Amino acid sequence: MIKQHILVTVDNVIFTISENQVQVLLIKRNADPFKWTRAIPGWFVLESEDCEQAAYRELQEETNVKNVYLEQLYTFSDVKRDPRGRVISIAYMALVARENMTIKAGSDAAEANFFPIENLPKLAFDHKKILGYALQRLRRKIEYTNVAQYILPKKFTLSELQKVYEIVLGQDIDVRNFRKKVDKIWLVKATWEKEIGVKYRPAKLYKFVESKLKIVEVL
Amino acid sequence: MIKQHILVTVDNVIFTISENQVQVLLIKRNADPFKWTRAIPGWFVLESEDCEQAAYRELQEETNVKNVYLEQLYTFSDVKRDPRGRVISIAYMALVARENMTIKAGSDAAEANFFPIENLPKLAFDHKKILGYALQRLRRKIEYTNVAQYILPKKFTLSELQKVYEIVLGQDIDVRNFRKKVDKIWLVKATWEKEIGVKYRPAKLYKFVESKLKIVEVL
DNA sequence: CTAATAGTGTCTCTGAGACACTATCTA
DNA sequence: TAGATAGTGTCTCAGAGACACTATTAG
Repeated sequence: MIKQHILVTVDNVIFTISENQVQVLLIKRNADPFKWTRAIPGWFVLESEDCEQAAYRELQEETNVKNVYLEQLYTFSDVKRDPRGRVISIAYMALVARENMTIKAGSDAAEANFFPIENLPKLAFDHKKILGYALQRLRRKIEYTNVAQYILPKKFTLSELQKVYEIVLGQDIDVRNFRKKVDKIWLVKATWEKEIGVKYRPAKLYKFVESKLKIVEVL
Repeated sequence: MIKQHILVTVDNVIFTISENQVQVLLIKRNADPFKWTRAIPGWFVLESEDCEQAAYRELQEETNVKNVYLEQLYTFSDVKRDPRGRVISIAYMALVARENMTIKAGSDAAEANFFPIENLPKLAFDHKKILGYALQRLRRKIEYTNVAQYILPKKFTLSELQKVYEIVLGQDIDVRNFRKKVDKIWLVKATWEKEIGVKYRPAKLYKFVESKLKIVEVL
């Protein structure tokens, strides 16, 4: 065998939508390097777990989350990406409904908060690059799959579904064309319930019929 | 810092087309584990290089190749994927024109050969899984980008271009529809040359105008 | 002139996108 | 009844796919 000293981490780009914006979870680091700087949550992979397990474990450390979508993004391995030495990072992207999640600060963090992607603080390491990559993946993926369901609550209105697309893609979509597509392609079903507590005409609530990730032409 | 003993390798799935088949380069391992078993070429990442550099270096070790397309595929990290211990592998996919390449056996290999993907030998480690993943990526990518150019010689006939699609996708394509698409979307230009040495009507030779990878609707 | 591949145009159907009004609820 | 959002149908245009014959070359 060979002598090699490379450390392996995972980093989780955790997206959600709230306040009509795509938001990403960032921690404030409580240790050097980049002490007090914001960063994507991540940690070293244990020898007894694969990277995906590590990503889930890390996810549980920062959030209390159920029903999350997790996907491996890319492996970042620039020689100088970490001042402590040679560290590569396998980046994951997670999508969660805001309501399915509470935040706590993990062991490496002074605090953890969501930030709208339009207004990000300075980030540690190469995390800006990782985040850019994740956002690009999210935008592509939402166009040809039904991942959007992971960002929505179990029951949702079609307006909410549409809003997710408009927010992620950053452009308005015609209501009628959108609904035509949803009718044809998505596995959604109207429930008999309606929105409550709104001060206008309440919308029908829908639910997803299948929760599997499907490759579909959405827009 | 943390104590962690994980080794990091890169593995290259090198595709080409010859004899009307998609072929992949496999080595015969000359050392344990899996001695004499076929495997995707790969090696440990050096501490002084990032993974992409490692993949290129490895590529040069097995082949003499110019003008290759290389793309990171996925990182495989099953705890038990390597009997020697904890080893993760960042897999890359390479596409090369057969004419741009000669094969040599690298230091870890008794021999190196191309195998048609329809007829593969038993593979070491989790390389079957990696190969399956690569093939899937190739099929998707060829549909919405112009990567096909990397598999073709500098000058090629439209029939050859079409053949690449038919072989990779495993289905026939209508000649006229294919050419309409190529006209509209691709950056190809007819040269004034024609095929020589064929015993039938020689086809015009075309070349790619731009060599950048573009996202295009191809089929 | 035969064998073999190159090369070309039209029609149909489906899906994407533009577009505006009525319905229903709350307060 | 005013304010606010939900919800619905049609037309046009572009692109996808089905389809068959003529052109050119070597031998």
